[in-house]
Amino acid sequence: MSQTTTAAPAEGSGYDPYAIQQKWQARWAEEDPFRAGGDDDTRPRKYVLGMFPYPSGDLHMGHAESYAYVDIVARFWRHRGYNVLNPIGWDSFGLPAENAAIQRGADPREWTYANIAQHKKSFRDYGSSYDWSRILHTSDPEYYRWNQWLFQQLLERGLAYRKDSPVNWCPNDQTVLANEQVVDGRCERCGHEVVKKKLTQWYFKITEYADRLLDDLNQLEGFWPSKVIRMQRNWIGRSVGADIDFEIEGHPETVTVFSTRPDTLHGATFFVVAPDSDLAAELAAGAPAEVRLRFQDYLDSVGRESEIERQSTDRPKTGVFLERYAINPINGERLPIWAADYVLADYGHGAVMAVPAHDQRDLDFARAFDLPVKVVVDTTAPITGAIPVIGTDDDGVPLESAVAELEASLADIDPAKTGVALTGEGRLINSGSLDGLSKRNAIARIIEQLEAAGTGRAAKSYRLRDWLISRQRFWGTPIPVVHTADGRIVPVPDDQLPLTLPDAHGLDLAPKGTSPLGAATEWMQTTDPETGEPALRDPDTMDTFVDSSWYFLRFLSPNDPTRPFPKDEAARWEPVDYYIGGVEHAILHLLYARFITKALYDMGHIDFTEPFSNLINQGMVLLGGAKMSKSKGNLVEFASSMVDPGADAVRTAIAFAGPVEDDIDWSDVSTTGAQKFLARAWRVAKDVTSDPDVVWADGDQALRRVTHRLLADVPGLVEQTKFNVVVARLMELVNAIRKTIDTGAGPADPAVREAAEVTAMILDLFAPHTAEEMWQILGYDAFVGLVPWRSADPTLLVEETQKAVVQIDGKVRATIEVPARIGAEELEALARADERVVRSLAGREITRAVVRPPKVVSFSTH
RNA sequence: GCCGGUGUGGCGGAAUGGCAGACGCGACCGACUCAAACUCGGUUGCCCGCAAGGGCGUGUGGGUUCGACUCCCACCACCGGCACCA
Repeated sequence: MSQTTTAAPAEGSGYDPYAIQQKWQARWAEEDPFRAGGDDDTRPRKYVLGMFPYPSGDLHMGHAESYAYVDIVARFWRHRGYNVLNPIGWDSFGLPAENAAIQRGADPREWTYANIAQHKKSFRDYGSSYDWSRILHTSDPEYYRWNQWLFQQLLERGLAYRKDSPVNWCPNDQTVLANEQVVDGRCERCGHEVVKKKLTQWYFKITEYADRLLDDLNQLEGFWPSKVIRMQRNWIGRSVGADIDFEIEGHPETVTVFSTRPDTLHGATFFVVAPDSDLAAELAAGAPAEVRLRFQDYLDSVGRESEIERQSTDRPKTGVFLERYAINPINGERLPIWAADYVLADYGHGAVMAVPAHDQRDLDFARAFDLPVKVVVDTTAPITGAIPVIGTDDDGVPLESAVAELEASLADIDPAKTGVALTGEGRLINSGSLDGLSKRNAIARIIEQLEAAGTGRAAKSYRLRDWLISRQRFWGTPIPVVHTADGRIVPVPDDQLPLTLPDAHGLDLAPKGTSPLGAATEWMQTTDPETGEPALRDPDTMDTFVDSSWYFLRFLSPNDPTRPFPKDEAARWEPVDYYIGGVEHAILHLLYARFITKALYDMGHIDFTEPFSNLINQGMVLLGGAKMSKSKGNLVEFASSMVDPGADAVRTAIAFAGPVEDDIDWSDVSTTGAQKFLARAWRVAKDVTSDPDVVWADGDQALRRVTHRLLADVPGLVEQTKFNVVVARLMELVNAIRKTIDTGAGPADPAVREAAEVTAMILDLFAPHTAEEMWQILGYDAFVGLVPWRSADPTLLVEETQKAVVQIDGKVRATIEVPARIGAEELEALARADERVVRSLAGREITRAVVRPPKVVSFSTH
């Protein structure tokens, strides 16, 4: 087929993986046996999906690992009698194609589709059992036309909107980044430091789904890796507390702040606004000229800081006093208002009430600027015992005396002196009617009080931000709206979709801060669909995570030009039963796909709310302990890895290397060991001398037991993704067959044939070419990949005798062969009589015997 | 700082509370060979012992149990997520 599939035959063994691969790949290509069944197929269904690849350069060993697992799962369910959908596609929009195009002066299309062609060949060479009739590429207009449909669906429901706000900006890629694409203050893509920039951009309102995205994670418990669930919970970051309204002197509207500790409201001593918020600008505008200048200076210096500088811990607190005052709604106290960058414009309401005694950040600021600290929670007070009920003192001590008693110790931990805020549990003090209450009760009480006064209410806040989807780049889905001369934004009518990208030739794709599409004059010029007046297109393109947020639906009808996906088919196939890919997508992609699924559900397009029933995350493939990367020069390419050992050996070696979720070091992976095993398995099939019509039951019982034990155990092991154990067990079976042929019942024994056939069937999960070859050698027609699972004979799973262990004082002193159905008394008698037991006891008396037939007898002598 | 995970031979790793180290890699010994490769057979946790056998052993220290890699507590080391998120 090609040079890259050349596999060196293990010399002398006669096993020639290269010839076998060529032969079976040709037959698969010709007969397409892994196409998913249609409506007439009555088998139950399983949708098995690997996260689709991004076509940057060649595939590497991370892909080899991921798609080996995908194929194991897909092949397994076919053997189990399911109609399996296992499609493949390409996430083919995005920056690397554009950057490669800039470097080479080529069209991103050419680079992208050339890489895809290479990927397809690699997957064919790998023997992956895809339904090749359902290929999709997100950069095809036939695909992104439905991205545009999705955008308009969201726009119609107010879930897509434009806003002017500080965004993450990568100065290197010259484009904005979603919050999720900023890692440690750096661009996820290129590693350049990210800065904040104020821009008008398109957003998807994922925050409207924050509660459901968080709460529905409970349904996934046990089906998704707990690590991913935890990461998503962290990312959404729900905080519960209260919104509190503050009057501002000389300011018409009240300003709301969010706090998780409304119980400490009496301890607020100042008020802080984010310097880059609109509120800060408004307040500064109403301040004396000198304050305005200081504020402007401060704002400029904040703007110059990179995200890395801003996020560094132990950074001294900075800020400016705005000479304005907020009024504490609970006690009327005047709180000086400061602008400080430790308060973030885009979290909560961009303003906080500062309670330095009970918040470390507020305390650090108060100490830096010499602001008062007022303790309102006595963290030395006992809060043990029953949870105190509001308004009572549960240990019966009069409150005043209790407080007086503790004053001495409280003085020792005065935050103003120690610099350590009192954030723990305690009893309220200096807080009027809240005094004596526990933190929890005080929170409940103050929310009641604020609600009664109309100055506050219970509230939640999230770390999650809305999803910024505009990108100032060429190689993405054009945003299907028109900007009219009078400033309206009109969606491109459905019958004018797809709005396709213009030809890249003649366009300057180099990053310059604005979208290259803006310079495509002809393309930009359009008319207002409503009035016919001249208008402009939107020059930005969509984040490629939009493309991947729903592609699992498009696989149901990738070639249908009339709709994004058929609802009835979605009901039959979705949600995806097994979704397999790297943990690097634990937040971004999976969160976005979950969000879009819920949005589509709300719109009535689908009838499920979670896209992926089971998630399997494989670990990374390392080399010499380091992450593989092109820049480090330690990248093992997928295609070249198959050259010597052959595809089957690579797949088997990966499956055997260790647990799916653990990292694999490629230097620990033995493809030659795997190849030796495959050659052994193949030779065993060659050695079988009986005909297919032999009666298995007449065969060697010991070998049959091994075979049927394996048939019984493998399904559970595969469902627990213990693929390495399945390979090990299969090796044991091959070893047992070898032994039976060479030194036991011989090659004509029916059990040898039976075991060889089972080996071929199970080996299909890992080494499909070799398995097909074995199946043919054993006298059957193709394809072993479609053979129904042989069920285990239960009578062969029950052993007649068993080894029982005899422990004396916790140490194993003897093992005795006993009937499997032995009774306790009989077993104990046998154990007591055993000469090794007698010798070990050396006359000591047995004081206690625990007997667990048929496995264990445990004697104690003291 | 908050949340979580992991720790088993020279290496990758097995093990519903019941013989720790399955299976493999590597290493060593042997058969085949003029020789090697391939293949096949054997040995391989550490220590003492010619052997029979014995002692020790799953990061450390405690605990529960007839019995703990497995359950509980504390600690150590490494890894991951979040982090000026009010």
